[in-house]
Amino acid sequence: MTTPLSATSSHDSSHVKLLAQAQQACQKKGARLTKTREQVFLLLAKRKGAVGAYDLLAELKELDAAAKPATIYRALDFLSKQGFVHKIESINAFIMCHHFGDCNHPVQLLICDECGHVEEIQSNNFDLALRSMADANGFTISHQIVEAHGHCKACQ
Amino acid sequence: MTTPLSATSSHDSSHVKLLAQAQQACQKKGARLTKTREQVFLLLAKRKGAVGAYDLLAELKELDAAAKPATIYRALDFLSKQGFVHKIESINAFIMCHHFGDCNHPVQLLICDECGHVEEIQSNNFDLALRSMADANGFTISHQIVEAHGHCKACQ
DNA sequence: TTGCTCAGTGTAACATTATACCAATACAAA
DNA sequence: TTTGTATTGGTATAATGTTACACTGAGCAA
Repeated sequence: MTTPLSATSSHDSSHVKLLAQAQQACQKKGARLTKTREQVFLLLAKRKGAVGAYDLLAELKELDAAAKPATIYRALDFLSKQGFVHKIESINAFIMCHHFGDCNHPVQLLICDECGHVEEIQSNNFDLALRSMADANGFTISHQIVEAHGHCKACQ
Repeated sequence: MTTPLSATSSHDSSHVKLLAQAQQACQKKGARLTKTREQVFLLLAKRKGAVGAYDLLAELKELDAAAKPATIYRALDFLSKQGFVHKIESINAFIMCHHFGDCNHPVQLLICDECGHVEEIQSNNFDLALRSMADANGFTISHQIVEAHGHCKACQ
């Protein structure tokens, strides 16, 4: 919160900062962060937690009445490929990644079944353990999904 | 098939053995392995790899023309709860578990995106690593999903 | 046996999630 | 400008999963 004078936009700065990061990352890679993609990015950035594609679509429709399922899925595809967003396979939902920019990192998610909170953690050790396990089976990992369900600190 | 003279049933015995295990496990727990559940169990046991609910339904319909989506999902629910079957969240498919009976173990899956083969591995170390990571976040895990995509030994 | 209860089932409808297809458009490189 | 590629628009539909409700049938107690 760096805007002491404005009460209404008190937390917008973090979205703007995230967006700036994303724009920079796209420019580096020659990826096109188009208007729709940017809108979806911001909607996700404003969300505290995970959101389903169709809920997101409903929000997007307020900005662009013509939006259709394909619109949102295309945007989510793009944002996922850039590493800005993660898909949570076990609940068919999407969440903004707050670590993007530096790497295409593997991710571990802790999903609270009580309050819906999703915590993103990132353990290289864990990643290594999984890879070595795969190695032992002659398997090469290209993408990993690690999602733990349970109860978060606040919901014990 | 209890016909030792028939070459076509050479590998049926393993299904029968699996089924016997399942029946025993159910009896212990007072769970009812009804006809439909048993049919679905056997269909899954015969499959080498993972199968979608609707593909499975199509197979089941050959045995029971009245089968409907609810039929298959109920059976899969039951079999999952008993630990006989795992759902693969990242591809919406189901696979027979070959380690059931002893425990309600956590599972790690290696999914080949080339040939579709799914390898089930089971590492307690891995489970512990995940749990300790969750602990550090004050999170209690009730169910975990670990699915690695890539290429298997044969598809390198 | 009779009647009670409850898990399991039959059936239809519905809800959610995701993609295919093809034409139109915008953008960047030559 | 021309050409090729990426992106979008729009429609339809595929694929996956759930709910509601009435009914059946097995187990059990009186």
